[in-house]
Amino acid sequence: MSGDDQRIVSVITEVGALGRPLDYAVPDAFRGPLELGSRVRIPLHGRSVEGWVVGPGTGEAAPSTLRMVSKSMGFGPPADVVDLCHWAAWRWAGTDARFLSSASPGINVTALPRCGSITPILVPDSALGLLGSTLATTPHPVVERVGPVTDPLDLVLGFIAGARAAHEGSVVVLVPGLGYAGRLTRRLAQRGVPAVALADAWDAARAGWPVVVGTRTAALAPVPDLAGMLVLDAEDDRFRSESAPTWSAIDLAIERCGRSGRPVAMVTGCPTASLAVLDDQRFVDRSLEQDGWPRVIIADRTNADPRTGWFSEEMARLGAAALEEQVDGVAVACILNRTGRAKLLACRRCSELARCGACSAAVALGDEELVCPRCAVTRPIICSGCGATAMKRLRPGTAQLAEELAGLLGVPTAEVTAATTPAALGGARAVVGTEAILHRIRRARLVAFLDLDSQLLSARPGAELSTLALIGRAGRLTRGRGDDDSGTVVLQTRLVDHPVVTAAVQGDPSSVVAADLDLRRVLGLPPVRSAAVLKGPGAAALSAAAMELGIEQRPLGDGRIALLADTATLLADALQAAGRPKDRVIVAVDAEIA
DNA sequence: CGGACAAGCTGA
DNA sequence: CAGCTTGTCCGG
Repeated sequence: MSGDDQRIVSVITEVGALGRPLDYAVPDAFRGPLELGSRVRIPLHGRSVEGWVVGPGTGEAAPSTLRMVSKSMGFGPPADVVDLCHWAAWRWAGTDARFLSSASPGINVTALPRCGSITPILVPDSALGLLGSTLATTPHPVVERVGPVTDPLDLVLGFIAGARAAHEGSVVVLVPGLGYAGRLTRRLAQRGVPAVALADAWDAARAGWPVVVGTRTAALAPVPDLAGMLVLDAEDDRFRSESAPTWSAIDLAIERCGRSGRPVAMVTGCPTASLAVLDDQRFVDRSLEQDGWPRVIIADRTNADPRTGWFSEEMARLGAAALEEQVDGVAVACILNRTGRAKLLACRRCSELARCGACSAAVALGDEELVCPRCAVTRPIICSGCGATAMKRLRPGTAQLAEELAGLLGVPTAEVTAATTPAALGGARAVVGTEAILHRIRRARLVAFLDLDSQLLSARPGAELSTLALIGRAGRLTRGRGDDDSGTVVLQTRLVDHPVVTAAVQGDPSSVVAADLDLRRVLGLPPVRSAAVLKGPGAAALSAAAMELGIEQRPLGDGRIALLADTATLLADALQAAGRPKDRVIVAVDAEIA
């Protein structure tokens, strides 16, 4: 023991429930980095746990009880990210430890590599390149619409060049999936831009690599000096953590860049409501956007008898053409969503779909009336098209779908599920499955939504908008090798004039986005108001405590309770002040109230 | 969170 | 009353 002159540090432990930092002494023989964010192993209550140095000791510990840091676990997040983690813990009612853990490497990093030499990056001389550099010099968060099929590489290069011209630091690019991160990293390298993918290059990012590409957690990328952040496919729900704390990488990126005064831009083919409230999308180039939407063909099913099968004549014709145009691999992909399927009602006489007069969702058949599951408005059982009073249920018969398609096209056909591996597809030329297809298959000449209506008319708020985003994403599969060589997206629907169908055909999501936001405004739903969903045995206790602090509550089904406030700040402050009840409770901030 | 310890329950 | 389960406390 060295006596009074030994260093004392304040350490946040991985034990989240502890909720406060503890003081530890640093042994003289300590080897390893010792700065804000450094990872250490410490004794706690007879255990050995991981922790992060978050500052000098507070002096609260009596010297007699003070314990020693047992060893170094190497580098941790830089100081500003430690602060950001503290903010995130407040914003999403989580613990600092959870976020610090996400911001830390999977293995101990004891030495940092030297960054590669950096040649100046030029803005590509294209509309997208210039747009990217404009985004990089916009001083506040900006949401930019480009078509969902548009290749964003030039935009990314323009952003990197623009951001680094203003400030020589690291540019962080967020993408939804690991595969995308890997592909983008390779393509940037081919263009002479030194980029690393965060998942396996934490040390390079910590050393200040010029460009870091990563998924959700890259919002916490350990770059010591940030030049700007760019989010691609910002509408993707993978940017939000689905388990508590339900943090959003986009909100985190905005907060981080706001703190350091760096540019942050979200690029999307089809903005979500929360992206739409952020910004007025001032740079939208309509012709650029329109070119980035797939070719969409409507197969009108208004007068189709559901018993004659799932495929329109149009589908059969287009499917055959697609098989000729693309001679290898999967050429035809058919999407039929089984999960969350709405039960559709249609008029027996004129086949008009029964929909809510107030919000246009598909209505359900009540005892004596039609009931809207979304806004609870009821109306008598009368067809709004012809006045008839008899309704039929449209029953999807899905069992024989793959066989039906195989018979129709005369080629090997497979069913794709979430568990399907590329190898399991064998020599299939056509596939059927849920929207998981869009993540499993890389290329298909034709993508068909067999039953768009059940998706469009779902009672879930945001159903229309997410369906439109899905159509755009489907278009990516149809993009060929050349720009002119584009395949087709087919929409089988009875709602040929539906705003989503029109938006997809015209390549303009504006009106659908506006309608979604309007509905949320009327219903007082996020992002117009801020919400948290509580569940678990302690939900009632926490809700009661929050109500004392002026937070509105709304009981949901099966013991869940929604808390509502006008702003995220009010909600986060109240949740923090209310503390955690004795019983277990899961808090999902910003979750959809469905 | 999870170890320590106390209080409660059970069966011979 | 040993041996086990369940509950509550607390960490520097």
